[in-house]
Amino acid sequence: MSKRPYCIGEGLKKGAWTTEEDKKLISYIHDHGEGGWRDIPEKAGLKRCGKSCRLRWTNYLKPDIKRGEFSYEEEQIIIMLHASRGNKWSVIARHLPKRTDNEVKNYWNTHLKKRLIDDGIDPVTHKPLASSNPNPVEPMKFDFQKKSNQDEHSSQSSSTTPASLPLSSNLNSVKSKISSGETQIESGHVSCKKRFGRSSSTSRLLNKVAARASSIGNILSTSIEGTLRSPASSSGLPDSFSQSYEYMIDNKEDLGTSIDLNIPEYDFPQFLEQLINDDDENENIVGPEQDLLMSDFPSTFVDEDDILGDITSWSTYLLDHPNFMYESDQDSDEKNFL
DNA sequence: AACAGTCTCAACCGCCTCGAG
DNA sequence: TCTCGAGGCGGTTGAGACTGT
Repeated sequence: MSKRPYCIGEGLKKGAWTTEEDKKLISYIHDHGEGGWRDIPEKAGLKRCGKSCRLRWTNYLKPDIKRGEFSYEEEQIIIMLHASRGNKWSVIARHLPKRTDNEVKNYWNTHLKKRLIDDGIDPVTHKPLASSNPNPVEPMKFDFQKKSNQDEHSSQSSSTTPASLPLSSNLNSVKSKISSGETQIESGHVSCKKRFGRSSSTSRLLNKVAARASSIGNILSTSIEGTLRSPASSSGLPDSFSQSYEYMIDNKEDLGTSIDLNIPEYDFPQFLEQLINDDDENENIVGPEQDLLMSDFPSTFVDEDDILGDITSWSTYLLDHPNFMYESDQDSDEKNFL
């Protein structure tokens, strides 16, 4: 073997990087490009291991890294993706242009996790905490605006307002199924233990749909009740996701400024229908007539790393099969979920 | 002003996967 | 086919900043 270890050596420096070291690393990568991290320290004149150089570059020095406060849209994306994917920081970071996995991870651990707990939501399962909410079906409120309000109105906290959004029966049935343990959420991953009496491929797809059902439940219950700002300014939000906002905004006045929306009734099927109608004008749409289960579903629609793009597809399925979560689990030996 | 407690986040640690040899 | 190192990733640490008393 000609390979040499790239992180072993005498007198390697650890700890915080100095400005001088940063300059050397930036200068070297500017001239020679990324890669070959094993050799970079020696060639750049740094007493660091290659791995340390790579981390310093990818997490801090890289020119296209966005730093500073996370926007509301970014926060919502993080929460939604965390609900469905768990601590997959690199996957989440891919949906947030110019954000690093390390930054997303830190932001989650220091800000979002605490706020979810404050609002009575388990940051691991994304379900209401049992101790704070005796009714597991009733969505808890996550107030996206609290952070900005805290400075100005520290004595006011809308999180004390009771959750006021009764979800439709369809969504409630899905959420209650999830809450009752028929789907199991482990370490933030939604893993549907309900076994469907179908072929392996369709079973996997159903479980994908189930996973998305839980995330849409979370995002809707939190987004509708929280304060949303116009999605038009958001960057990187897929169209279908933006449309869900637009629909809500079209139907609820002052959504962008109200904290407690107090929506008396929200018709989830109607929302999905609207979503589909909106999408009919676009390309690459799976219409209600298309059987998501039996077709060779294009892989682009079930890309696990692009779940936001799947909303149209699985919401269409939910509309057609509102009771899919109740389907028989007989005869299934399916073990490869998701 | 001094101290203690808390928070933040850059950096490190260690495990895993992939691919070169 | 096997070995092993590079690179990727998530978890954890700890120094410095911040806040409260």
